[in-house]
Amino acid sequence: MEIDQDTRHTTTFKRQRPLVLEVRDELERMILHGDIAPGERLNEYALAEQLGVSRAPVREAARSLEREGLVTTVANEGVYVRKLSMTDALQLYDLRALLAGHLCAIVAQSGTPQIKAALQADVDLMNDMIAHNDEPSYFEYNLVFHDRIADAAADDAGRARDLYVAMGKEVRLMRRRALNGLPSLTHSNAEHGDIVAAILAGDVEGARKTGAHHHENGKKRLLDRL
Amino acid sequence: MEIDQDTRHTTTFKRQRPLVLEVRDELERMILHGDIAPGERLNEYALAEQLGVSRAPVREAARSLEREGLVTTVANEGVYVRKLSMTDALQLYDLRALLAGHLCAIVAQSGTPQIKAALQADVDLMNDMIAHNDEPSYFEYNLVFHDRIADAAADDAGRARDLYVAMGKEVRLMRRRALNGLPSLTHSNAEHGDIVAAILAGDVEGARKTGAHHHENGKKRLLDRL
DNA sequence: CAACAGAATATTGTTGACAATCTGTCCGGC
DNA sequence: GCCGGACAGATTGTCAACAATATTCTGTTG
Repeated sequence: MEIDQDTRHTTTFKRQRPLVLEVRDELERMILHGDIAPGERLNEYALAEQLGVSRAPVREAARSLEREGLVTTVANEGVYVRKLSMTDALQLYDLRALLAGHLCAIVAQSGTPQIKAALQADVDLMNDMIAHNDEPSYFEYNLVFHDRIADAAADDAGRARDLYVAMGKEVRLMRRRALNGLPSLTHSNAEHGDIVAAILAGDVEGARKTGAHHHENGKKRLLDRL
Repeated sequence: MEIDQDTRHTTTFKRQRPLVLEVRDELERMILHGDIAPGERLNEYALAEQLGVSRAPVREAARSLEREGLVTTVANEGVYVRKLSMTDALQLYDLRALLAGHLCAIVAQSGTPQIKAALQADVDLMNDMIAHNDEPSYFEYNLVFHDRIADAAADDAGRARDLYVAMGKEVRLMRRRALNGLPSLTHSNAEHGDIVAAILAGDVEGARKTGAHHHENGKKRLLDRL
């Protein structure tokens, strides 16, 4: 098969991996990358031909994407890239903030010293990046930081972590349209520091609160644009 | 088509409804009813023949069920009815409690007077049922009560509501194995009263706390059985 | 008798074709 | 000129057959 000449993954074959997974990943990439705009319909036949497979894997992949909230299906009509309404987006931020708080609380309660040290190191490193005005690195490392928290909580809240990650993708459906104002890096990392401080102190409710609050900033920036 | 002679639904046909939805509902019923035990594999061919359809709708329905967490898929091997480990179940209870608290908080914040009155009436009615030792009615109406809260919050947290409901189904995967000890009806409804009191008072955090706490009882009863 | 190799079987993965349904357009009547 | 129905094209829904993979059984060998 040939997923896409330009962007094919490193592991081109390896039949072990079912086609549907390849297709799923590729569709997800196309959606998140904006190749298929929100509200647009996914034409099974066209996609199947484009990807060089039959329609069945495409259909299955689409159903799989529905699980992540990236598409919605209408009977006898097709599947559409999910178009987040403003209310949907706001609710999504709320829910994601809730989950983030949950994850932070769990890490505060049962995180290993190794994890805690790593989190502190992350914050320090990001402070350095800010000092050097290295915005790109900061944004990239910001993801590492939040992933580390999520992964650290995975043992005690794997499902919550999965939801948190999936909703992160959903949020990206929104990003292009109303390009969010950039947060103040200093302020952002100060909040990271608050979260880590609470986690290090084993302050469960404090970690929940700061973790949730940090994620509510995206919502605030969205609201400011109305 | 003929889903199942004994249990077919009222609307036997009506081609508007895609076959996959019928199959999905039937599979869900079979799983929740215990016709297919947790850990058991869903044989596409056998199910297709049993339901009188081809394998394609069965496959799609199975993938759809994966979204709700009722089954898990293994490549080249098949889909299995999800078998909740003890840790999975405990995590599920935690997460569901978190969501329940969220929903209660939202109702406390923006519930209409009509909703609030209905909730109070529900609690009073359940008290009557307890007074008459009518356990079956209580358990049934208990669901109505919680659904009412979830639905009341749907406008402001539709996604959270959907997750809450879906996780309710997942919990049922567990019920048969370690049949939970029954809660004290009086104690249970007292907690309902606490939730409603907080909601009526517009006490957002109180509603969150009591709502979450009420849902943590299931987890406690599960832990007591270890 | 245990362990391994290989065949036989069962089951999922994938495909292309056909049926059902929806969407948009064109034509005729009012 | 506008509305409604019928027709045509496009698209999804379903199916049965074929291919690839996993599992089970069996016979042989050490």
